[in-house]
Amino acid sequence: MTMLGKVRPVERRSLETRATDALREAIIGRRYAPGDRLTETQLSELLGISRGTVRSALHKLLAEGLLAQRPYAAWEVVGLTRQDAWELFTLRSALEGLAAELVAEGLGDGRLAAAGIEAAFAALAAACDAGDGAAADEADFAFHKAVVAISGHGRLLTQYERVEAQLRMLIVVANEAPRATTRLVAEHRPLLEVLASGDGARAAAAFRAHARHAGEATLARMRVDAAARDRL
Amino acid sequence: MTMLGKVRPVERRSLETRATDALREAIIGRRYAPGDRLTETQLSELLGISRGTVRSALHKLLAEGLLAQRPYAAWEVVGLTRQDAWELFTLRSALEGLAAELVAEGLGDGRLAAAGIEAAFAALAAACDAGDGAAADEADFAFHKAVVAISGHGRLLTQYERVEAQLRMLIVVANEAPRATTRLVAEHRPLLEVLASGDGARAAAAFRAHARHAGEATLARMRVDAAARDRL
DNA sequence: TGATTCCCAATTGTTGACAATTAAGAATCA
DNA sequence: TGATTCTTAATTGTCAACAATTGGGAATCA
Repeated sequence: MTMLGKVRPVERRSLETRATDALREAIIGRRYAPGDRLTETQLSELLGISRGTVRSALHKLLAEGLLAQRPYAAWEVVGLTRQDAWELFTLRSALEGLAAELVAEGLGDGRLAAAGIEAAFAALAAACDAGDGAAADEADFAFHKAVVAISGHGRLLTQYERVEAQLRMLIVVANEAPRATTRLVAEHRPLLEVLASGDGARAAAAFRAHARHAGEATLARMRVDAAARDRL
Repeated sequence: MTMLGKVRPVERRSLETRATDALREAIIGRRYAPGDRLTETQLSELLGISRGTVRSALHKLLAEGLLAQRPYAAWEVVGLTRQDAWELFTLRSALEGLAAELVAEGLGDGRLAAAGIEAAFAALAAACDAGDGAAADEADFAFHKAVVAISGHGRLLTQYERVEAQLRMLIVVANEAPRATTRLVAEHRPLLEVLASGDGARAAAAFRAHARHAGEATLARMRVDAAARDRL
């Protein structure tokens, strides 16, 4: 008699880990807005765990750059300025450049790597064809992350995920308009090709340029939005 | 009557912050070796603070990549493999490339930036002239960090500091031989010049190449050391 | 009335006790 | 004897109480 499939593994992650994930998801999912204040007591009641455990989770999110701490006063969701946006886009550009270089040079299991990334690109194209802006944005994130993940560089992935989490907050702050989906595909297809070319330097340059371009577009939009607000 | 200078500000950092710094310094300073096990109770007695506060500090160092955690079993100082070394050097290359690009393009207060970096280079040259290998290594770290710090990119500096901390552990693991000090200066002078040239792309390429070169040298040394150990 | 001091509620910082888990050795059983 | 199951000491995970700090409003005073 085999037991395989009869039971599921129980949830082994610590309460702290689960609390961290729940809070991160809530912040990135905009259920808390930038500037919102989080109190340890309130969260401990909400999550049904002790204050100490909540506190530990908050510290983790502080390290991830999603929260700010004012000693003895408050935890609050970070509000991202244009300087922050600039930092995030330039940093993403550098990290993705490295990832692309590594993948192009075949350090990520060669053909297998290409297959995974091609799947991500296909998902992006499908979302664009369907005209689903939200799904396309999500597939956009997924495509870039897939490249980083397949690079086989653990620390790169960790740092990239940190940047990505903050970028997700930013994109909504900037109130991104649904982009022309055809352009989204057109901008990504060359990236796929340059990865397959095996030319690391060229791949790095292409990804850096792509990220910088996307960043400048969002920054411009933020400036327009800010100007509109000032005019109110 | 002025009170200026009569009293010093009291130490305002929390116990947790001070404990974190003390532990980080002890780990980077090799007072704990890679693989060493740290227990919360022992540290709380040593530091004279409660276990909860120690625990908080340990979590911070976990996020910084200096410690590893085995749930319910142990905290231990990370042991860096050659894969880790490769990750650290490639990551440093990407981060410094971005920093150099920003500095060269004058986003770091223009002339003032150059002044600060020139001072760091002068300190490096002085240490090399004096034939002080340890001081030269320290000045080497300081030079590169100065470039990052002056780039005006907060997140870049944070991530770079995380890489640097782990690199410091690695360098000692690799048991780095005192390099020819003249070569150290010769390798850095061009970096200084390319920063002053104002050509961001060229500066980025030069710093990336420099970091990659230094990384490959250390990796080669690690392979030699490992082979020597196997032969015992 | 204007500035200063005092007080208090809210919140985070710190602590020690208790619970859960691990790992290794002793005891048990085929 | 070999594998399996208990036992137990050590260690981390979680909790609730207490201390320290902050910010703002009330009370005080010139």
